[in-house]
Amino acid sequence: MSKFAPEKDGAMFSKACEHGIKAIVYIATQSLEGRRVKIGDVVENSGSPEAFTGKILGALTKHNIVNSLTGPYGGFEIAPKRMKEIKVSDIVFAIDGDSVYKGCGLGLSECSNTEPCPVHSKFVKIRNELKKMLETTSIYDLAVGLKSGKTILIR
Amino acid sequence: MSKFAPEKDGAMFSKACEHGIKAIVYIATQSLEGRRVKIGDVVENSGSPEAFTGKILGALTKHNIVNSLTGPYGGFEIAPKRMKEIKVSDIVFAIDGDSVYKGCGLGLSECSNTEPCPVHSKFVKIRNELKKMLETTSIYDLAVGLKSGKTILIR
DNA sequence: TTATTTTAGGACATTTTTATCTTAAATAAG
DNA sequence: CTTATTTAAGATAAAAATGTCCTAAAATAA
Ligand code: FES
Ligand code: FES
Repeated sequence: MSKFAPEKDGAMFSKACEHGIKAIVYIATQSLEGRRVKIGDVVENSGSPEAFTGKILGALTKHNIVNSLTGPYGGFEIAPKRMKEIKVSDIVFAIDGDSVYKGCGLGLSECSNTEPCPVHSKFVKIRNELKKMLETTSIYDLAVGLKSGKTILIR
Repeated sequence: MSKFAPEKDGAMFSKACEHGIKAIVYIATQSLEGRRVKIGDVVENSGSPEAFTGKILGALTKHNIVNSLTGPYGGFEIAPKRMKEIKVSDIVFAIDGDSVYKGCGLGLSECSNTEPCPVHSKFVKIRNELKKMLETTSIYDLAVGLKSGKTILIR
């Protein structure tokens, strides 16, 4: 029927963001065991496309979320000491920017308390809870769940 | 810097959904005063593109969310009696489908409690609150706010 | 009936996002 | 220094979402 609802849209994050989070979480599990990983290893375990993931990891490297080394024995790693400091919000911000936290639910040029759109009051509550959730969830938290087998990255 | 974060993405709903909600809310305010409105009037007051909005209203008409009549004195209207029954979730479902409620936060093929992705437990809480919010907010609620001047559709 | 108005809907165009390909740069080992 | 390996990054391609255009169909009134 309707050309809309192509069973694809409506995702909370962009694909780039999804690939980025999965890659970082996998790299973190390996760094916890002292293993530096190559991009091929990353995408094999995250199910994301290799070249695209490379681009995303490049951005995350610039944002100092992950560390990279070129050449033989190179790859990606995250210092275990930093894992509890790095939050999911840092990844989302580096890739999708702050629109997740600041954007208007109906797409108005800006979200305002004094001149709100019809969904503002209820929308802001959800958005703030999402923000708090992302800011209080660390890479370490997610990596531990994956390493223990409680969670998965591919289905 | 990063080619990502083009200051655009990260929106909770698709543009089609945003246009649809704004159009419906405006039509509702007019129907409350017994006025049937033409598409030109709708987009003048919602700030959305006309042809695209026409497509979206076509889908919403099929889903029985709004009523349309062709010909002179035609246009769109919503029976005031139904406004409290029609929820924002109905509009979102008609346009974006159920991925908002069912989709995995990291894009896995399906969201599962028994085999969850790393963000599942925290993500599901937010998603359920969003769902509840959309299911408990009626078109009538939004229309009243707009009619009284407490909220706006264009900025 | 005929002319006019307005939505319906298919075809087409544009923009954005996602993804790939190719070459350059960096690093380490021999 | 040379070679092999790996990330960096620009150019390009494909796919999806957004948006426009044009004709058909429906309804109304004269
Ligand atoms: S103004 Fe629309 S969500 Fe705040
Ligand atoms: S499995 Fe990913 S959100 Fe439920």
